[in-house]
Amino acid sequence: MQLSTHPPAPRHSLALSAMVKPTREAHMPTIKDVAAHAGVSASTVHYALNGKRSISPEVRQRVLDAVQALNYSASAVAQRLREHRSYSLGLIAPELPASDAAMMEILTATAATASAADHTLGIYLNQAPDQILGLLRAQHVDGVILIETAHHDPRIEALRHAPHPFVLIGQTGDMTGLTTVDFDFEQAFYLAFDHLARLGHRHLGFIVPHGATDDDQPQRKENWYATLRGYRRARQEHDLHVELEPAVLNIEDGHRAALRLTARAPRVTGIVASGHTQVGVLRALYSQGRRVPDDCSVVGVTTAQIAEWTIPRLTSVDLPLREMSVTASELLLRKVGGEAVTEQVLFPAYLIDRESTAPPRTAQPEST
Amino acid sequence: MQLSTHPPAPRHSLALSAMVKPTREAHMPTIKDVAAHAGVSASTVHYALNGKRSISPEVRQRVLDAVQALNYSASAVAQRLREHRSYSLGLIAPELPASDAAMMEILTATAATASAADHTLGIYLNQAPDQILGLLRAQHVDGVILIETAHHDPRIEALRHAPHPFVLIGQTGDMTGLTTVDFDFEQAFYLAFDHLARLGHRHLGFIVPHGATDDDQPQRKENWYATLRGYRRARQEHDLHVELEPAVLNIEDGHRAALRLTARAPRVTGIVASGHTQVGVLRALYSQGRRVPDDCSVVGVTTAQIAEWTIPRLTSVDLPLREMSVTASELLLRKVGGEAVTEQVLFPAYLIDRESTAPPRTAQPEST
DNA sequence: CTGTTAGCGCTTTCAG
DNA sequence: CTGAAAGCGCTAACAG
Repeated sequence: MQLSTHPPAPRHSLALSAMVKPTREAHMPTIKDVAAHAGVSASTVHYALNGKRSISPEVRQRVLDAVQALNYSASAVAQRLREHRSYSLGLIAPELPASDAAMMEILTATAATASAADHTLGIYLNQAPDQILGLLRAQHVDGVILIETAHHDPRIEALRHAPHPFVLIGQTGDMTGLTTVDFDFEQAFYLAFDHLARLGHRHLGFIVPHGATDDDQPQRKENWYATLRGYRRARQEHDLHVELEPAVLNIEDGHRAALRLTARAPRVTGIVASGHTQVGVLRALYSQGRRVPDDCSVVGVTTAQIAEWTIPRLTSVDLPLREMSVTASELLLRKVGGEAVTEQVLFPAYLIDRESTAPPRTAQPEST
Repeated sequence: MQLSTHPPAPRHSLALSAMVKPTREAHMPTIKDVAAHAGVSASTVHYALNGKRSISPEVRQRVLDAVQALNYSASAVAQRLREHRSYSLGLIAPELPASDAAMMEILTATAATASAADHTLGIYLNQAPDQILGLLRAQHVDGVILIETAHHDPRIEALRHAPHPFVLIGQTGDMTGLTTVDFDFEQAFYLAFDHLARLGHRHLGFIVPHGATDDDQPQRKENWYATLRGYRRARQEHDLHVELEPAVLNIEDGHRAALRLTARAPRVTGIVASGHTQVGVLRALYSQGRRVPDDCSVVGVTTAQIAEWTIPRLTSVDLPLREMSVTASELLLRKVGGEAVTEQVLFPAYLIDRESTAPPRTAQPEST
């Protein structure tokens, strides 16, 4: 699976790889070792360390000294066995995340939230539904967060009737009984088109997720439905002419789609694009010598991070991925804690006006 | 810690959060349950499931059926207790990774490698040295990979004399006895300057990591030394005039640094930049109306992914982060497996000629 | 070919 | 205030 960016990488190895005998670990000190060292019983050590019953200050000090001396730390594994919990959460992600920046926001926010609640975050890429179930059943993790969910998602169907806690970032076809955190994509796309319409644009282009308009697409993302609803609502309300151009949501395909779009529909004065496609759109316009926003406006639906990177900075409906991830993690933590949570949280959309939109040219010359 | 991208996010919650009594988990089936169901002993179940001794086909089938019926999966926690291993690795990263794209490459490659060896990857952000030791001592993880290492790195010093396996992606001041995987930054920066020199450039700009030239900087990254060596070697060899401009390695600071540089040294016809700063450099040149590479060449030292994104695509020395991460994970897996590995791997640098470099307007190429 | 048993390190009754 | 002992679920050594 390891992709190569280079010729076969003849790594220069200053190899000292001493192939010594498999060292059997000098084993870690246990609670018994501490007890022996302090001249008390194991349970006394235990209670001294987490004060669930009173200990004479003198004994307590001896225990603490022994802990210090032996560098003792209670084995998390043994604790977990006893408590029937692994104190870890799983983040289930596709092997190739749609966007690095988005994935990183989700990841760091989730890891920080889990960590603050003394849980470990494990990441699992590209797991089949029964592998996910296996993770849960073997108590590798107490619960999972699923991202990039589809309308018909076999992972969700596998989990739906199992007794394990999980939460979705995203939505799916049948939401009954699920705990989900999502973003109001309908409003997001409505706002994107609405913004351009209010600036006076009438002929727009829309880089639409590939497969979104294809009813037979089984794998399609649930949010694509909302995407289309938002776009249609704005189109109708403002009487817009919109040219659709499908693209996989990455830079390269956004680039190609924008080239097709501008070739086919030269009257377009504004483009709406999401994911990472905006970067491709901007590149296409640049290569044609069209300035943004003077010759063409662009609106994105993407993370603030991406929007701030581009030249010019992108007017966009920013995805609040950190907040969504924190919320999802907190919900999951409550569920693994035994609480019966069934909450469906929807984060609202706001448009952030940056540098990539302007009113269309008043007179549209035929030639450039 | 949760950063806000939006106004206070009044999330619309279709709340059904039934605050029911903390449900005590209907406990998972154990090996005993399976044994009872199949009418055999626990050890028979165990051996039937991992064939370490022969079982009559008839009994074996009964066991398999029972497993099926009860949906049994051996508890990873109990196994781990017995084997004194957690079968998980930790990736220790700074809270704010220097680059999303780079971090994602490291992360996905590491997770995939760990996963292929039946290990879990836990990610730990922003851990203090003794927290890392705690992780290891409590057997949350069997070993760790450290990234973004510094010349004087307290994390490394803490681990150096502890008995726990770890590997570095990067280097540090005292490398004796450590297992490390790194990239030849000296050669990388040499090649970047060398490339521009051979194209005929004489006046160059260098967006240098902030703190790299400051001898008192305690936190400085080890690779900055190599960076400076490579740059100096090229400067001397080709008799270059180089203007240094320090920047934190992100887009915004790269942008500011490039503006300062071009204001101060208008004769510069080529710029070398690393991390994410190139994106800022390109933005600065764009805003000044200078075309790349016609008016100014730019060379990066960055991941292929970033280099392919920019407009124009960036000539760069690409960091082979996937391969480095796979190598680091494999070394760590060998170490946690008990092997006495002390290997220091250095990946070589190659320049990839994309679209952002050309000979300067005035001069002709150097003859070498 | 199969069953019994001890024990991993910790927590928590139950006794004193 | 402290100790002894049982048991979480699994594995492997030790009987048959």
